[in-house]
Amino acid sequence: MAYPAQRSGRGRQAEAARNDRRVLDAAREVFSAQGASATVSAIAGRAGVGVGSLYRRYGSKADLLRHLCTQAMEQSIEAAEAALAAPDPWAGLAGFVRTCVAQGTGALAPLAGSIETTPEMWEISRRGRALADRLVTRAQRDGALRPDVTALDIAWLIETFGRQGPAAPGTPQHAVRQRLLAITLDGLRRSGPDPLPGTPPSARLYEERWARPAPPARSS
Amino acid sequence: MAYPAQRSGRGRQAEAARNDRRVLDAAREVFSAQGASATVSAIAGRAGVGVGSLYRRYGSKADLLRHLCTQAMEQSIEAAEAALAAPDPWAGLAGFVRTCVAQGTGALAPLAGSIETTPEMWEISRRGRALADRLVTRAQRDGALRPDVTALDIAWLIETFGRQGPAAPGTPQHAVRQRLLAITLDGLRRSGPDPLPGTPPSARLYEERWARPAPPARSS
DNA sequence: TTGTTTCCGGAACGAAACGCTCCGCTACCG
DNA sequence: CGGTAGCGGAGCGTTTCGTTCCGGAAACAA
Repeated sequence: MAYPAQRSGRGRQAEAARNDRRVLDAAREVFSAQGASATVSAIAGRAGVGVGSLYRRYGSKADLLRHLCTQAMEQSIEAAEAALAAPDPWAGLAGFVRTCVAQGTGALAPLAGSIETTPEMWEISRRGRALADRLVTRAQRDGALRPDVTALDIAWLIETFGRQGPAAPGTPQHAVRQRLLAITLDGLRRSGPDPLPGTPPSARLYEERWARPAPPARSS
Repeated sequence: MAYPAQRSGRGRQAEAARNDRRVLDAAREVFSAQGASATVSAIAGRAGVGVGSLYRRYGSKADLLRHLCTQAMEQSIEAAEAALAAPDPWAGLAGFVRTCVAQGTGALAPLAGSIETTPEMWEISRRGRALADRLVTRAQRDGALRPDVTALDIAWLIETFGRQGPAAPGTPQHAVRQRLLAITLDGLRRSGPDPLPGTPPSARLYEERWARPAPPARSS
């Protein structure tokens, strides 16, 4: 079925651009809901597009995944920059976390384990973590964030909550997730009766997930 | 045909019983890490067992999944009963949550969407939720748990944290998860500066995940 | 209108992976 | 020392997947 009303842009090029966006959105939804093993036709179907149109823009499924991961990391960097620009350190940090979770950033991170990661992707990831570091220290200096958490704790938290895939604002799933997130954010504000158990996660441990969980691939 | 009555000892029957346990453990690890699409041979490999031995005990992959889901729910019921027996309501509830997360209960719940659920499974699930209800009200009456959360909030939380699969105690992953969980549990103890947003999740919404996400198939 | 170009949707294809069966073999039992 | 319960894993038939390719619809030019 074609699109009933072509409101913005005329001609085929406009439609192509629109389809491009649709594909990226659909891929994000489907991949983060079903994991990297989601099928190409499922994505095309969700986008309301034929598989041919998908392959005209991305040479392969892995290529699409790479675009997606990169885009997700860039979005989270934008969110971090916006958070740093906010006057109130706590509001900035909390907004950052909420945005990342809503976008499904965390659901996409594990997908990186199933594709060849380019050095460029590592660089973007590193930049993102540096920004998160600044966000965290700023909030702690302000006394709004409990002092025994680290930026990696926060990153892990975002991944934990985002793992259920993105949920569009307005859906019941989104509401529930924001509710649970609110509980956790309350837990972040000041120390509880006991200090946090264990030691903060190491950067090594965090990065390992990208290199490891590939084994469902071929042996070759 | 009943289970081998003799669980420990020497001889083939003992080995059979041991293998049975290994298979169940391996299946839990692999399914909750890779989802319902994990392959049978991956499970057998993880258990250190041939696929033949696996099929001698479970007629099919779906059969194994059903056993696994049922067992997980029963374990979480046991945990809830132990929690109710604890003298301190808060310690009981917190222990219950920690146990469920560590066991990976939450990672198994979504798998139920990919198999035919028997009425018996619904019944067990209902019993579990009733127990969780009592746990929550007891802790709230004691003033240890913020009054604006419901048992379904807690159930959803367990699923959110457990979704990364079970992590054996002692592993770094387990430590990190318990750390993040500690933050959230602090957030549960008393109300934050703002009340929780939205409305509590409805039982309907919670149960829907069991009926819906099965069709990675086409159409409709 | 008619002819040309552009790009879409999805049927079709070869390859790969899967669930499951089957069988030769080992290790225990009497 | 023959009998046998139970094992691991190769192999079978089927399904599914990523990718290609083409008939035709929509947009443009004349």
